Amino acid sequence: MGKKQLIMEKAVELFAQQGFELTSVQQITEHCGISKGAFYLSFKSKDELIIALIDQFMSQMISDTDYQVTKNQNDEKTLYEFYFTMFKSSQKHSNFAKILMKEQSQSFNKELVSKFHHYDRLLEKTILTMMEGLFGEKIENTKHDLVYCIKGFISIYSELILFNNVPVNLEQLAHSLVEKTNLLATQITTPFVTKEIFQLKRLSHEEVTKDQLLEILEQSLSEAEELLEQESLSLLKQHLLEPSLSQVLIEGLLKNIQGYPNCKWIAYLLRNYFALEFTENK
Amino acid sequence: MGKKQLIMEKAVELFAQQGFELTSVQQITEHCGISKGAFYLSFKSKDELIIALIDQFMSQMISDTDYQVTKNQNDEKTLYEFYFTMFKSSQKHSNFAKILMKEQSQSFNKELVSKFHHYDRLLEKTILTMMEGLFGEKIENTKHDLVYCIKGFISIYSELILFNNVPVNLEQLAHSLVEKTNLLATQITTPFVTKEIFQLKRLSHEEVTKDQLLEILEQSLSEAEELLEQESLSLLKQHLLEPSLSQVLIEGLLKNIQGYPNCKWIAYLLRNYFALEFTENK
DNA sequence: TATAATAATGACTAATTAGTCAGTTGTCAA
DNA sequence: TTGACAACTGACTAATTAGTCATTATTATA
Repeated sequence: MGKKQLIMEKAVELFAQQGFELTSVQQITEHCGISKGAFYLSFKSKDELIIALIDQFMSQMISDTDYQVTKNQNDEKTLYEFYFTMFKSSQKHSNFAKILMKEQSQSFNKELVSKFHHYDRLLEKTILTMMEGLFGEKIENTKHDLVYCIKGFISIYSELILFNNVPVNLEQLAHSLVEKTNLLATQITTPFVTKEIFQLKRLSHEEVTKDQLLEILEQSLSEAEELLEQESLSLLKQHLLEPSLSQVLIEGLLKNIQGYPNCKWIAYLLRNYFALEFTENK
Repeated sequence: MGKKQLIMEKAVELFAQQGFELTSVQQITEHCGISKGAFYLSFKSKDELIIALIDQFMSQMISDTDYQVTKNQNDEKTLYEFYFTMFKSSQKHSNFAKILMKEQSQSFNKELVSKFHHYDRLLEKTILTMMEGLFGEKIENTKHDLVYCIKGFISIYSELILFNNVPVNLEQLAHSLVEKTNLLATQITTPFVTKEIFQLKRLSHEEVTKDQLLEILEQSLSEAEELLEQESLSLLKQHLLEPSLSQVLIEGLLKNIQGYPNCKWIAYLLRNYFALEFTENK
């Protein structure tokens, strides 16, 4: 076994027990029976190690699950396989899964946070595609909300089986969640997470690019029905392409459009975007 | 405002941003505009501060929620009030709620962990009582599972509103969750979390006392139908009261009973209990 | 104003940390 | 046997940490 692999395996054990911050490189090297110098031959830093761990395990977990979902042809077994594979995978890599639960929202290393969000987005995509395949048009308005319910189930039941010495029947767990998911998918009428919130959440973690904003603005513009709405959007578009208006005027334009339902989102995004620029220019 | 209160308020801000471990006492005192010594006049240690924070906020959140639930007379508004109060409370104390999400499963200070579990148990109790009041006998077999679904909802939607700059309509969120909860409560047929798992999970975090074991053992004994089952349980009870049998004999007795459905749990608990004793006596 | 009591300070200790690097060891081929 | 190269070591640095304590400042009381 390579040194790198040895370090990763031993480190996972310690991180699962004590967490990333509270585990020192010293401890890791002692646990491996190697010297401190040897560690730094394999990894440039402690951060590089945790990043490597996340990439190794997450890509495997996601691809395992995604494979199960895409190979199934949207029959009644798909949901079951999804849940079963998910929990089986987190049971197999239980130490890593523990790290994931512990560090997911706690880490403050920028690269780490973006890694987590990257894989979280992949998982959301898998779930969304699966649900679309299974229920089609019927869940058009509820599918994003359903993704959150499913994530909630996964999170709370994972915690239960990972951190409590409870003997678990994964088949039963998967069956139980399939029933719940079917119930919710076929009968929910008032979703909370809308398409807008879903996409907004995905954007709020990365820098929203000017191009993305323009795209969304164009869309709102094409849907605009009233003149005030159209002209305000048009002016905002010009200002986005080539800043020319004062902070106060922008604020007014945003107020103009934020009353229209189809402009709520772009108004919100633009306000964030310009506010950011403003403070940066100070 | 007292020094203690000042420190707590400022510390919450920093902990929410950076986490407990990554925030130094130095940083806290600078943020307060006081000296390091002054900090230690109010708190014996950094740990004492976080414990005080948890007690202050958690007791308030739990009692807010519990009050809403118990004052309502199990009408259709109860569930709505529960969810609304819950999210309102976590929005009001958003910095603390963030700390809670970040540190809950990550902390390794023993006292902290037991604090978290204490309040988690209180919340579970509130939810369980509420659901029993609302749905009564109909959810006898599913109620513990429902508690987990509800906790899952709370956890995932809290994360959404706390860590993403998404404008949120709490009324809508509460309504949406009421619908989901009603659906699940009235239609679930295959729960995963049984009464046993629920209680077992609650026990696994505290030291299981001999008295608790005896109580459960008595119950199993009273339900025992076959002779082998009865005698094995009886012998185990004697050994529990006054150890006399060897490790091997105990193992055999446990094997005798673990086949019976009503003994699965006590067998599991006893195995843990005796295994623990054994290793401790070495 | 003088005295006592309390509050607050910040330089200090001792411990721990991530990361470095001059030097040692092991392993091959010539 | 020699030399060259890579793998490895662990004492070291510089920074940071929680917590202490002799000293100083503030306030209340007589």
